[in-house]
Amino acid sequence: MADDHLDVHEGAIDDLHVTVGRRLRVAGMRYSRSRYAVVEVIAGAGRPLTLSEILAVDAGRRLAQSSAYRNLAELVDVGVARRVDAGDDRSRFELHESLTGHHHHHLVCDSCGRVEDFHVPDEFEKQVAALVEVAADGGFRVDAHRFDMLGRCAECR
Amino acid sequence: MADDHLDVHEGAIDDLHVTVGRRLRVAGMRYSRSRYAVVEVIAGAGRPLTLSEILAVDAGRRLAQSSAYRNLAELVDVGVARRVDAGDDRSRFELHESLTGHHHHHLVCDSCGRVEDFHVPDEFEKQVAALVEVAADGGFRVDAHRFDMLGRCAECR
DNA sequence: ATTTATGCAAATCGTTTGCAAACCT
DNA sequence: AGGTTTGCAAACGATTTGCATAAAT
Repeated sequence: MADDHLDVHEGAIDDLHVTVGRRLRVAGMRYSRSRYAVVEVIAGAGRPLTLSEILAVDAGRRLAQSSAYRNLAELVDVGVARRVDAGDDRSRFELHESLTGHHHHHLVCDSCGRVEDFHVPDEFEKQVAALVEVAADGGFRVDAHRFDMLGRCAECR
Repeated sequence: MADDHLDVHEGAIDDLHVTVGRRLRVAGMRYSRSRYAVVEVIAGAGRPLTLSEILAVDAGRRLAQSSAYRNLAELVDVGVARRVDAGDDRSRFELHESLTGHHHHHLVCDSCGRVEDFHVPDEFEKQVAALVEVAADGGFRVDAHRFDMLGRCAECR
């Protein structure tokens, strides 16, 4: 259990931070207050958040925008966060799947831009696996995939 | 055959331009030289191109960058082009599916950023249709979907 | 002649970066 | 102390926009 990437699924939020701390330390970085706050926010969101949403939630803490950007980039680098990009100009961030234990996709509202998580059945992922093979035969090595459904969320009618 | 959106599949490039001209006219716009050139370029590419790639191909014509951006935006509006966004900062553009007659997805190289078209079997799309239903049950109206496989293209090893 | 499209340069806007001060260990 | 992180402001880079000129009908 000294290794990471797999020992988180059974744990609660505490374990999350332990794991995050470990991943940062392995990369020679500290688990600073700001980083902790950022992780706390994206972990509690349940959907990808934009930078401003993250700052808003974290309002009291008064984290500088540039620091938030930097923290997020670092967290992405060490595999704690993931950058999600919907069709608009700003990036959104979510907790990395290795920390949530759930592979998922997204529903993107073209009207308000909101992005919701969407879980798909294994059957679907099996098909994807088959397509990964096809791509490989064509010389393309697939490392990840992304499936989004775009439209109108319930709030936007 | 007076209507559009369906009368193109059997046609060649000439028909393409006829259809594009019609769609623009319906929107009260002219099929100018620049617009024609842009359509010609994205139609001949076979994969989504960035603005600079489009300008490069069209080098001789010396089309202003801002005009190209404007043309592309207009073409997207009238349903002639589609904006594709890979993970990086710049947008790519491709001919709208209603003009190619082929629904497809993309292979995105994380290394060079190149985006290739990728056709998936009907079976896959059937699964997607099922997921669209699921989303609908949840109050989300799906208008489109996007499926990308990310990794390394043949050239980048 | 009238309307629409283009080019150029300036303006936007999200995101990144340089650097000195603040923090940790 | 020695190295890392933060905040602030300036820098960036893709995309957009204002406006006077050119093109099309």
